[in-house]
Amino acid sequence: MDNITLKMLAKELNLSTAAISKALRDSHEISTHTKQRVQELASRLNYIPNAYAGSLRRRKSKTIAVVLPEVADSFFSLAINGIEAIAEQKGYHVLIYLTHENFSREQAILKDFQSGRVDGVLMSLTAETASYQHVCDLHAKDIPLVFFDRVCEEINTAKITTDDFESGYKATQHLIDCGCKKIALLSISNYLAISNRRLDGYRQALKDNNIKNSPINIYCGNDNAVNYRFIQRIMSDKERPDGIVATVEKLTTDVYLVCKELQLSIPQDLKIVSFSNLSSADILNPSLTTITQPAFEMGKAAAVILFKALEKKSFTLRDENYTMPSELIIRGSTVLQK
Amino acid sequence: MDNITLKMLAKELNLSTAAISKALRDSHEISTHTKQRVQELASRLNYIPNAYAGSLRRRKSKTIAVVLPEVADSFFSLAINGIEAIAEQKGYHVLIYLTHENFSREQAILKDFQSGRVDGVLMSLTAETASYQHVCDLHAKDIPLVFFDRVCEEINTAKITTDDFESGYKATQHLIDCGCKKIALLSISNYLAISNRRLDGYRQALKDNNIKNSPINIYCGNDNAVNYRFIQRIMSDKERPDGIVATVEKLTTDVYLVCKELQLSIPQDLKIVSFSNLSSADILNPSLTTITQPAFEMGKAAAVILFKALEKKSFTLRDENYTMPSELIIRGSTVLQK
DNA sequence: GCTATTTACTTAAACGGTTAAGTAAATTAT
DNA sequence: ATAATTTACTTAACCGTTTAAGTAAATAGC
Repeated sequence: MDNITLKMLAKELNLSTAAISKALRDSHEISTHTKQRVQELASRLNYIPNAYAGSLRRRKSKTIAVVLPEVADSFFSLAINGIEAIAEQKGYHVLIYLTHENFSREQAILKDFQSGRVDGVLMSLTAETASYQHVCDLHAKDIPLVFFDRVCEEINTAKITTDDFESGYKATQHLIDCGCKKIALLSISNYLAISNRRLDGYRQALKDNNIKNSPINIYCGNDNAVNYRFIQRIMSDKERPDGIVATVEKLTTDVYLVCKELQLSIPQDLKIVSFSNLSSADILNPSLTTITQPAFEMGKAAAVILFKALEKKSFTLRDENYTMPSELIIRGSTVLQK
Repeated sequence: MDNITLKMLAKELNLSTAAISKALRDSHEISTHTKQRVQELASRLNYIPNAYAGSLRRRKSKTIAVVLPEVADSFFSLAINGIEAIAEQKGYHVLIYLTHENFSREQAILKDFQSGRVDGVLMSLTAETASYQHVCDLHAKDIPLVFFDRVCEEINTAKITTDDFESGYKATQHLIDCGCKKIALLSISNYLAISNRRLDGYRQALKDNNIKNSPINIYCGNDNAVNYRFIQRIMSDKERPDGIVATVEKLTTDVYLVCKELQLSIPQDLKIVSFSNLSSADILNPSLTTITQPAFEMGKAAAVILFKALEKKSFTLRDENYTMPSELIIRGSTVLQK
């Protein structure tokens, strides 16, 4: 079945395509009577304008992209919800692109955006991302770009983060307060600004408490099986940590499983705090102490700023940092529950 | 900075835009020497073709859509990975659209697809979806459509599911084998075919074991707070179930939390089996017995079929059902662990 | 009653590619 | 040596909209 086009409506009503187009956009140049006829026919034939034709002509697509490492992380899935809540109000489409923590995918996706496919971009970098030419290239094309969480500090644009230094500090201090002497920080990136901020906070807390020789900044990769063996090795060592700050949700599962396997009990033998928004934190064995970020609100905030840029004719996204607080929620993985 | 267009390249090299276009697509009509000049200039100026112009002319976008209820469910996030693995091989873009279990969003999204925005669609229905006109409309436009998991039986196209009847049966039989006498099934939809298949399997198992008066098919909605109170009420009743089959991952968290609150112990007071792909099933308190679907493979299978349709000139997606087996993984929520 | 303005359109040129059809020059065939 | 074919392009139409510019008729202004 062939699609209905403006031209077909025009022929049917003996009008020009211009008249139809204007009638459908409720232009004052068209008489009320004609508008009615056009709208009636359009809805009767279920006319749906071709998305590409319109976007090509207007050089705007009413579409934004969200570029994320993955979706199997509660932070990102909540952030998406925040973004979509705003986009829906604004009548924009939201396209979700996943990098799977893969730098070359991120490059390819951003390059594609230079084709004008989307009007604006919200993104969180890959853990691998250590160079920024692809981001610069996109930014140079004047496509509004807002970072959230895994921001790119090198680009002058708006960025939404949480208080990562403070969170790293808070998590570490909490473990120290619980009696930990040897605290490890599990990270998935040596490049990401937020990882480094969390690491800085962790280091500062150790320093302020005069703790030395802690096995600092243990780096995990993107392969779960490898991470598991790695954590296994760390926890098998007789110099094993008695506290862990997991900067990423998914590492926590591995830690729990390793402890189960090695018959180490949490929180007696090991205490752990994880950056996480998992609703199941409460029902883990034991329940998980978390640093919980305001994921939904961060998504919303990022979207709001992006739309400010999109709706202004002379847009300028300045180099702004918005920091939102995250929360330490103490549960059974650091404090023995009744 | 203005974008580079074919026209600009043409002017620069004193060729027609047609020549440039053909050179870039490596046409035999263009001399090797000219091709080289064109390609050299194009890559030097970082020429990126306008996505809308090409798609408009070719009436193909090399883009497929994945329409999902949500992404905060391990089944869907894994299925996406399977889909993207195939799409990447084929050089297609994947756009993810979320319905948030909202029927009118689903309608709006499918309607939009009639604009030719995507070449094909993979989808899982909303829990609310009880009428199918919007799906018929899309299907009538000859846009290839493949369902996975939450399929629409009323539409003649390819469908990928798991053995939902058998899974419902298996889960129920397992609870019966563990001694349950009063088994509830928690569902989020009275409309979805897969919900009904699971329910049928559950009923059959009860029947085969001569169990009557089980509180059949308890319906939960999309609001977590409401679900929580609802489950709370059920579990507070003195006629409360001693076994639960949760047909959806997210309901499990509520059940665990309610039991914690009411000081009911799992599996002594209540045994529960949940449809879930959560990697954290193992570290819950207690670990969770699951029916686990081959989510990644289902995504792959759905994508493979869709691409068969997309790549054939005279495509026909027949009314086919592909059923893949899911697996019962017995853990601590039904059997007391050592 | 004649000019100025408004109304309600139409025409045609974009947007940035792709492609069918045409063509001049070079090559091959006979 | 001439016709047939191949090579390497160009021209122009087209995809389906939007929109600037043009226009004829109706209305308003004085």
